Amino acid sequence: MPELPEVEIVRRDLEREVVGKKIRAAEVRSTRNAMRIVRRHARRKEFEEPLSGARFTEVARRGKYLMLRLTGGRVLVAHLGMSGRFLLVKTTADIENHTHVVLHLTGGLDLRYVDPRAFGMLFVVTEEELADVKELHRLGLDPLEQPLTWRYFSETLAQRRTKMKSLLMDQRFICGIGNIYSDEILFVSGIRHDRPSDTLSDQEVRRLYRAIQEVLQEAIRERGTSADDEQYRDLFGMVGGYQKLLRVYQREGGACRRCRTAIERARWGNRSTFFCPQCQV
DNA sequence: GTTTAACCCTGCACGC
DNA sequence: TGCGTGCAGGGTTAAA
Repeated sequence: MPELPEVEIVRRDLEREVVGKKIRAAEVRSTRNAMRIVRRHARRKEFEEPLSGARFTEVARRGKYLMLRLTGGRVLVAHLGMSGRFLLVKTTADIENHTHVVLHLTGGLDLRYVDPRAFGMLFVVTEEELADVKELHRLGLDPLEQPLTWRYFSETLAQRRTKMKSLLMDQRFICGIGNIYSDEILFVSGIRHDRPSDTLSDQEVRRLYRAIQEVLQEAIRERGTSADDEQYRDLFGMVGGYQKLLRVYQREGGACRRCRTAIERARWGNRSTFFCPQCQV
């Protein structure tokens, strides 16, 4: 599923490939879940009309949200959910299953939004309305865009006593980290998922702080993780390479890359967490 | 304040 | 082979 590194790769590719291009027509298709994807709009036209004729000017990201800026002061906001992806293909290419939205661009290209599980969301707002979008409003710092200050980071950890895994995945604290990268970051830091945040030593806080940057940057260099059944694909349909480097995620029973102990899996609710019982304390 | 569970959805693994 | 069932997961919200 796309987390910060995957969304950042899509952002960079979109920035390079679609900025300057014009949308000839926007189309919300009639798949079962198309209206669910554009659920903030009551009608198809509310989504389609402001996009038609506009030109992409910039592609920004905040956490797992993409903001595609357009001429005319419009912004197309996208969250890929679990299985959403943008696909840039020739207009003549076959429409793959679960393609809910198609932006027909000039130059014979389509920018398509495909999302089998339909947890993703697309909507269009004006630049002024963007400031009031509540989902964006409550996001915490983005570890790449607004590097975490040491003070904010360590104070928040000390003030709260929630389990570390929950805190790392709390988008109001830091945005962009999900299940895969929280497990990887905690392993690199040598911290267990269930440690209360206010029990970390200064040294552990420092390790965690560094690991967040390290892991996310490394994953971006490898073009993301394509680990699950609904594998992440980039704008051109290519898989990432970071799944080969995963240290703990989905490696239950495998040998820890550091100490050879078997990686364990724990659950809470219906989420899984993977960790090394030896290296993480 | 924190934790847990349910909801949305589809594809897949599994057992019969 | 084919069916039904359970599970996974991100974000949100309600309840504990």
